[in-house]
Amino acid sequence: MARPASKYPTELELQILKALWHQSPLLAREVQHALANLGRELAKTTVITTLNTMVGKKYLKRKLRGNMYLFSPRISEEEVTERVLGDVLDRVFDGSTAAVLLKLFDVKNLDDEELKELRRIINRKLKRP
Amino acid sequence: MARPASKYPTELELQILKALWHQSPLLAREVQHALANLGRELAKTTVITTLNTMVGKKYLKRKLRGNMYLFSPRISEEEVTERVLGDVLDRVFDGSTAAVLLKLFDVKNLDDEELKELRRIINRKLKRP
DNA sequence: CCTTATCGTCTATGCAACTCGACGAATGCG
DNA sequence: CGCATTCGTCGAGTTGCATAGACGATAAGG
Repeated sequence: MARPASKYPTELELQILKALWHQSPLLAREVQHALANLGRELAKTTVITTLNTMVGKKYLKRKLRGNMYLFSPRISEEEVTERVLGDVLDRVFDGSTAAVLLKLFDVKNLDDEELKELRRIINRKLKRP
Repeated sequence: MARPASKYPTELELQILKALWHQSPLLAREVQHALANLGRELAKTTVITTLNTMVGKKYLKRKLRGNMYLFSPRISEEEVTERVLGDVLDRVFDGSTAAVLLKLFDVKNLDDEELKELRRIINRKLKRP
């Protein structure tokens, strides 16, 4: 009866994953610097602790090189975006893809090029079942 | 520094909001029953506690009727879905609406009706800027 | 009145996420 | 060799969310 663990990476974990998707493997110190570049200055222990919990969650793998670890992602960006989107779709929009799309159209202004591109995609989908 | 408060409703809060969007105002007990109907059986105190924290967060307002409270939403469904989607868009997709749209098409299979509806919307958008 | 059913407040537990400081091991430089 | 730097482990403190029990007030019915 407690707070359930989230099904996808938390905020900090996501930032770390992004750093590692961009380039890997990285040392803990390098991850720390990457986060600092995003404006998130954390103590080295904070970063290491988080990296280790992420290894436990199978988000990352680590390999010993000399006396330090190199970290690499174990899940792809596609996998994460899929999970997040799927979760929001189910939880917030009750599984209605159309509702999400409508909301996106509603909130975000797409330029004509993007709209036409989308129409092309739709037409292609409609042609082949 | 600890766990940051989430910018939008948590899971339980969202379920409560859905119940109240559907019908309001409701008594704590009625909210409890609505949750039970969704398969989430909670003690009465759990529901009341959550309702009160939600009042504190300005998600709800409550009004005394006799010796008990009636709860009503204070944010609309549109507001919440917008916030959630906006947050995911920024945090996970780095602000790219197109990326979200492509991912949706990629992952979810839309039926012809939905696709046609979307095409209609796109065409309407394209006509009047 | 006294009992029973309800309702809300207060308090507390458990765990996830976030954040470090202290410490010891290894490494490198003068 | 001795001292500073760097790395990882360990332990731990804080906050937020989920959950609920104990308890007091109050209304309802005999």
